[in-house]
Amino acid sequence: MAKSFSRIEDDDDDIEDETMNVTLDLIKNRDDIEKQRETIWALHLLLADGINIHSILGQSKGYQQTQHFTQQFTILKSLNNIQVFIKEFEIDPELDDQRLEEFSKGLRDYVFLLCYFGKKRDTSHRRVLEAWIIEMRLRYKSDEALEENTTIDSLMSGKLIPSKRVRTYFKTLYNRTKKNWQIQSQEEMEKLGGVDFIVNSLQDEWDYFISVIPPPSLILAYRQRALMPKTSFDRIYPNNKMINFYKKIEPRSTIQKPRVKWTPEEELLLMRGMFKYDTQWAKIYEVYFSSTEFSGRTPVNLKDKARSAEFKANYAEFSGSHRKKKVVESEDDDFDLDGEDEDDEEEEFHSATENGQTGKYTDESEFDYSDLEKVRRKSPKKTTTTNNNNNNKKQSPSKSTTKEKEKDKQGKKRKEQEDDYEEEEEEEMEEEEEQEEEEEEEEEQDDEYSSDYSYEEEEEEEDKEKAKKKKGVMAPLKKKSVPKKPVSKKLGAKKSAASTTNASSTTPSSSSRKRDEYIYNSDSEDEQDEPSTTRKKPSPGVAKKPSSAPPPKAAPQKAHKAPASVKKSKPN
DNA sequence: CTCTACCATTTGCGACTCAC
DNA sequence: GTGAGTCGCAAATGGTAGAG
Repeated sequence: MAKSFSRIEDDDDDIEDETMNVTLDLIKNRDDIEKQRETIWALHLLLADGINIHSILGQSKGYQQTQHFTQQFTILKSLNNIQVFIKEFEIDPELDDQRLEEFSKGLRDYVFLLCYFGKKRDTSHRRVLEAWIIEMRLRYKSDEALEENTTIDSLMSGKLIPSKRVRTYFKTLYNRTKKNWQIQSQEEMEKLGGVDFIVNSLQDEWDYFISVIPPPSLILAYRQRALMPKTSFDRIYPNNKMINFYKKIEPRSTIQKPRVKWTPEEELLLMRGMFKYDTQWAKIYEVYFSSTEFSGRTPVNLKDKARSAEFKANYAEFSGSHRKKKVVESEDDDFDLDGEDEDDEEEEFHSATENGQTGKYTDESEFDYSDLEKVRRKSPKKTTTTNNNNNNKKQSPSKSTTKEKEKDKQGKKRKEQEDDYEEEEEEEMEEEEEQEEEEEEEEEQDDEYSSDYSYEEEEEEEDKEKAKKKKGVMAPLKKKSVPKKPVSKKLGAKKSAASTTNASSTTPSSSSRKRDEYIYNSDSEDEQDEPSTTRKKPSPGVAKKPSSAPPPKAAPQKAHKAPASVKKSKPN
């Protein structure tokens, strides 16, 4: 995804500079670059005419659509520099294009840099990489025009760990890109200034990067919302007049359809559907809601309803532990550093559903209204208006829980709930086991690999006995007795965690808010030392070396990072 | 003000095509 | 066969606004 400038001819030469259009197009392949460079020259002419860059860019749709404001900044800066250069040295672009070319290198590099990315999917990942590339260039190319602390780090100081999948994909993208770069001549490579860092960067550096770079969601947030205090933006770009970093929030364009409350019947069906099809909303819809009776609902509605944390959590807790586990998984995702065992866990989850129902029901049809009531009762009702005759909508405790996380209360509630369901003896058993699991799990966390389970499970008992006979010391074997209740248990164990997690981050809005908070808090917490060093130290240390030589920066950062990554990869 | 149904946008993933 | 680039669809996520 590269940008270039092309001039859109106006009818006459009566080109009122102020209304000139400049578009930013995507470069789809390498061949286009030359063509785009030509357009850059055309742009030079405009610049030489003293055209108002701000007014040009301000009207450029492509420019406005440029996803990341650092890109905008880069473009703007390049243009500015060129214009100043032209002006200062009284260059005639048509006669002295050698010098001009030299000076506009930055702009072309920028164009060049981005040309290797496809334009369709996975834009956010690409965006992350782009941001990183730009940062690297800024950092290692010693650009005096920038404030000392003008780095991606300083702009997006949040530290949030992308999910494993994102990272994996991201790494793939990176490698692919790197490969492409390597194909280029050394000359070209040098032109890129700073990119050599990417090409030559060490694994550790890469690991550091992917662990610190803000995930797509954060970047998205920056783009969509003014999460970053405006003041800091102003501080960084004090003279900015044009870059509108804050997206204007447009009012909803469509008329909202009338709100339809969920009836108990619908909730019950949804519950059944979730039991049977989990989060396959389309399937659930097809099976349970496609009849005319519920024609008002859509798969998206089902999903939204199910997203209601209480519904999900309670359902999960009530029907089977594995559900809950999934909920937890997704929530932890962002903060899960290692992510190494994610897949395994997923497998566990699936096998749990497939093999033996870990829940209390083996058939979704076993749900009935009483169950629904139970599910509802599970969530503490907020003393609400008494008019809730038919739908005692589980008033979400989100408020109180989110804010205060009253664990005590929850504990009480749990007890009450347990009382309620004492009839079902199994549950108690399960819970006991779960507790055991919880304890054991902590010990085990390192080596919880589902792959082992199947074997161990079968042989375990025998081994145990043998082991005991031979060496009671065999600690490892003892531990293995834990995985005994492998799949379902483990999942179950997470149940409790899930309930707390869910309770605390229930309402979508609140959860998102929380997330944001976390992002910024994290910066101030553990990130503080890191970035602070990173920002203040490295960039100076590095920036001071105009050389494009691979960064010394990695060292300090690595120091921080290494332990973390090591910690995570340890399990092997 | 809170809850939550509804809306908008992004992300994940499998399927497909095409070039090598 | 393999890898890259696309695309379609469904799920996930972030956000808005009506109702009480």
